[in-house]
Amino acid sequence: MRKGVLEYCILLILSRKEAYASSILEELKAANMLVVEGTLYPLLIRQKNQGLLSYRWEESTQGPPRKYYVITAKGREQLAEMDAAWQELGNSIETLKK
Amino acid sequence: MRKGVLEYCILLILSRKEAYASSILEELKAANMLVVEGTLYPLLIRQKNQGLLSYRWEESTQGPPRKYYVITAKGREQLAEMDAAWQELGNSIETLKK
DNA sequence: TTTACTACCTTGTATTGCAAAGTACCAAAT
DNA sequence: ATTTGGTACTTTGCAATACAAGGTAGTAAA
Repeated sequence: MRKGVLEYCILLILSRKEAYASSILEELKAANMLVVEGTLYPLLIRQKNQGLLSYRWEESTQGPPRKYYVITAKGREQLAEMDAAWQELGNSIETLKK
Repeated sequence: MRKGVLEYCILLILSRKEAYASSILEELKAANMLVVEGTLYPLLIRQKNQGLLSYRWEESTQGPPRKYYVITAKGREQLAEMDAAWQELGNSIETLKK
């Protein structure tokens, strides 16, 4: 039914600009979503394995290198589907409220 | 984060009127949510064990007796919390879209 | 008495989310 | 030089959720 709101959020974030895990965590936090590392990292790996994301390493001026994730064409397709699914879920809830 | 949209839907449905599992499935279907028995029955039992629901048996004119579920005061409290959580989730998604 | 329909329940499996602990790079302070 | 602190990525083990599939049982019509 609800195939992962978090997946949806990750694709949303990466559809605007590439990002690395820690920065994604900050964005989620800023949007008031509490997610922790142990949730996010496996999820990113799953989405990469599904071909929705790719990544590249980039040196950081401060600390270890960062793994920047980038959304793929397939990822954008999935995002479009999830947009629709999210919309429908909202409609369903509205229906039940009446 | 998203502590069960389905739980939320069940409470929504039962907040309007009591119902038995099969009728709940029909309501969900009418609202375009695909849920199956194997999902719903354990969920109702869980919610009952949490004190969110109670039930009573009622004879049916056609077929076996039905287990009518009724939302409890505690269930209504939880529903109010979930209403708020649902609202917030929507806000979070909106934030991420900007 | 078999078939059909309705309704409830259980088992096993895959997925998801999290807590917790671990690895490793870098730079500043000791 | 070595320790400390900060950043970042990863893994392991556990609990909860959703589903497919199969099972139990009451009622009534063929």
